[in-house]
Amino acid sequence: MRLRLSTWNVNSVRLRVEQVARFVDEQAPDVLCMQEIKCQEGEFPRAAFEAVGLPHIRIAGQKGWHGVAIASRLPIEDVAPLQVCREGHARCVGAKVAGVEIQNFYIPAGGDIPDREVNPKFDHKLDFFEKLTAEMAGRDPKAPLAIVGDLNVAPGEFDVWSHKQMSKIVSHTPIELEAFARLKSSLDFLDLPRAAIPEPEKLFSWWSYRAADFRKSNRGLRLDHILVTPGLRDAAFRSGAASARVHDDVREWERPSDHAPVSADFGI
Amino acid sequence: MRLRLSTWNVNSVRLRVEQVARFVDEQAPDVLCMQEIKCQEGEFPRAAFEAVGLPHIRIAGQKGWHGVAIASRLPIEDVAPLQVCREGHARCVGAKVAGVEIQNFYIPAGGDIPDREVNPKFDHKLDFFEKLTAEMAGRDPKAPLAIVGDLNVAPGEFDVWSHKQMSKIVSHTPIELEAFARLKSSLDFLDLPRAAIPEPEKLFSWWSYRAADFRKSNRGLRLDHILVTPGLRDAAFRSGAASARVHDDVREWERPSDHAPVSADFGI
DNA sequence: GCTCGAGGGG
DNA sequence: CCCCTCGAGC
Repeated sequence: MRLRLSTWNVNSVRLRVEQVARFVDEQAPDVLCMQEIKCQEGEFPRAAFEAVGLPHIRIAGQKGWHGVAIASRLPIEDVAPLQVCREGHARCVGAKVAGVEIQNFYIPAGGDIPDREVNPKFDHKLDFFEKLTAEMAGRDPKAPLAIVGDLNVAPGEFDVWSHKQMSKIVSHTPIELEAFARLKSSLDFLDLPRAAIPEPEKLFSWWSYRAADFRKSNRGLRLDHILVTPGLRDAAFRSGAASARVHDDVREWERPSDHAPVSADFGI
Repeated sequence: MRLRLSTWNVNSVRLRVEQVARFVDEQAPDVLCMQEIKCQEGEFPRAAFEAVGLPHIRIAGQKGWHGVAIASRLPIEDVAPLQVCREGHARCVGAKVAGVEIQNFYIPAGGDIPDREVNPKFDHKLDFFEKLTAEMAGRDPKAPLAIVGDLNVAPGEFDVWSHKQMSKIVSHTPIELEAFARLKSSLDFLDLPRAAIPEPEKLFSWWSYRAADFRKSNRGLRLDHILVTPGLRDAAFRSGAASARVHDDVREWERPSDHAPVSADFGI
């Protein structure tokens, strides 16, 4: 059986219900992880997800900002909540589906100045990576676990439109790349979209709203990720190669999120 | 030839372009006077009006608030601008079409407390009526002139859902009714919608957004008016009776203004 | 309720 | 450029 896992920073789930329904109709994810739902749990449009066949839902919401959710075709088992957000924001929600633990994150963007000492948002971002890395380091790599979401780091030189220009910009500074790499090493995580679309091909999942024509300028970043433990390697490579992609056409829809969904398939 | 003159407080012309286009398609006004366009002159969606056959436009706009405009199928001649708004708001625009002078107003709502001494908005509203009445008093009643717009007064007891309850509420207090009556007397103006739909029939042009179902509660007010001088009486009664109406169905459209358009026909 | 402005965040 | 929070105004 195929399990399709998708992650999407929807930038307000209430404003994007139609686009989410269309994406689920067209791509049939079995589990959809969302970030920046920007609502409280009670404001989440549950009926729209039930209507589209994803009735099992876990939500970590707050008023107006951040917020993450997981909607699933299959029943969800609870998992122990992680304590990785120093500021108490709704940036993390977990679920276990078909024996696979899924941890869904919206990691802080980190502000403009890439200096922990002067920019508390940047400090919070690195602290989030450190807490998460420490949490993962105590786990069994053979347990099937996926870390997904908007991690707000473009980890490789082909994950940004210009490695040189972006190296000074928050999301692609050396210190963030190291933080991402340490997280990845903690459990020997596998980067599934990159396994499916290897470097040096450029791969982006986010394009700024500010560009008039995002296709033309194509100044994108790969901020949205699906990382899996060695315990999921066989399931991810069931058909010989990894099956994962960025749904960049979604970025062209009416009133889009600035992020495109990212998906990976597992044989379970 | 029939000249149809319509007035509509659109509550943001940029947000309401589709509804305006639909109204013009369905009702074919020759002159459409709008209030609360809520934009500057350069932000006015001219192309939409050209597309729908009203290419001749006069605009008095300001940033974000108030703002009035006249769009016409026939060419417009300029008229001398009136100085009736003490605060310098964009609340008045004039035009001459087919020999008829049209003065289009968005008179101040007047705040909550019906007392000039303590409420400067109420004072401004009465001052606006006084200045306008004085201006009209110096004119020739036989010159064809129409005063239209959101005058923010429901002038008669059948122009409100409850005369008793509304008599303490700004828009229907005795002092406002007197101000309206003095304006009407200044040139012996004729109230065309009332001539077409006589008292005691209730006639409203505005229903609050706050009512869940405006038809059911029907707590409306007649705030939008078409007043004409004796010089236009024959044209307005060309077919024997006055032809004027409130397009209350428009209040039921998707994302409506809280005001319905009001129209009157002239034989010219 | 609905639409603005201003301010924060991305 | 887009989306949130507030608060004002009607």
